[in-house]
Amino acid sequence: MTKNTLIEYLEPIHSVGYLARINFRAFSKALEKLIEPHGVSAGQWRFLRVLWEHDGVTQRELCRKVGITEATGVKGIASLAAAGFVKRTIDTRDKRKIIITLTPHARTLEAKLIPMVLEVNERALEGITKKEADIVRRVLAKTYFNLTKEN
Amino acid sequence: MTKNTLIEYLEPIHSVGYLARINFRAFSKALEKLIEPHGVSAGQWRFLRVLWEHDGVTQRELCRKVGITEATGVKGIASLAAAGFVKRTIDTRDKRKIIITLTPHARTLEAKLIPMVLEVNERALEGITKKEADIVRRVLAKTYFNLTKEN
DNA sequence: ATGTAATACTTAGCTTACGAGGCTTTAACA
DNA sequence: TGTTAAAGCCTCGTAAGCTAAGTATTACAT
Repeated sequence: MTKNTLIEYLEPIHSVGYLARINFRAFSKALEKLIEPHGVSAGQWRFLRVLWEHDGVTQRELCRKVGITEATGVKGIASLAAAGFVKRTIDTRDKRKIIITLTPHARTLEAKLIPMVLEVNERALEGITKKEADIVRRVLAKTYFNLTKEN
Repeated sequence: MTKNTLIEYLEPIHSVGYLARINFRAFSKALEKLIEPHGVSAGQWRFLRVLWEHDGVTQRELCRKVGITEATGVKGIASLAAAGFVKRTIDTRDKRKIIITLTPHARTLEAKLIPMVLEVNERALEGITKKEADIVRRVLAKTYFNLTKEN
């Protein structure tokens, strides 16, 4: 099998969109290997990460912060609930809303799992300066904003 | 509904992995809108783009260049064949291999569709200098390489 | 106060992706 | 030569994502 080389990924065909796609999979897979022993999938991780910072948000707000549609969120949150990571409660003041709350068990996972994503990020950013990494984050925030605004 | 802001995407929770994920979707969706009228889906586009540069490669090599596994490639290439974009031919010298060749129609699409991806890229990179864009591509090539090497 | 619009979640059906494992063909080598 | 290993593609089951359309609740204008 032909080996992938770093040089190859600098060819013009590898646009930012393409690189975003293959990096998303690479990050997911790398993280998955570390967190799966704790019974957490990459999909679940994305929700947990938001909830550790913003526990008790509505389903819609959670989806927005995770960066997915509400339709996708339904399945993901159901899987979190089935795994015992969250509780879904209907808001008493507005019965349309569903409030997502972490279970004690899910809260204890934070201390274990956060170091893992830090490790993946460190490995990914090896050989890259802080300045460059900041540019990448700022540019990717801008490209996303540019592509999603006003439509 | 709360509006997303550019500032929001600069928060620490938005790691390169997260930004890669949401950008991948944003690029896909933006491109899809432009190419769908020509009967090409974003999934098919990814194969076509490689084939326009490397027509007549094996299925395995095509998958590698597209950045997906062979299992995923089987379905994607089947969909391309069903849509009349490619022809699959068993290699006469090595009957394990399947050679993927563009149909004349798919070849004519190149001139129409390439400007569309350029347009999406231009829109995405609005307000970003060439120098910054180069850094982003180089860093993302490196992070992918770092995450996928030696395993 | 009532009909309409907006909000919040859900369902159904499709796409793209993966891993594990299976089948056939070719290559390697004892 | 005959056995084993490797290469190349396929199937199956599952995950995660989307759009479009549906239900229930709340807000609002008249």
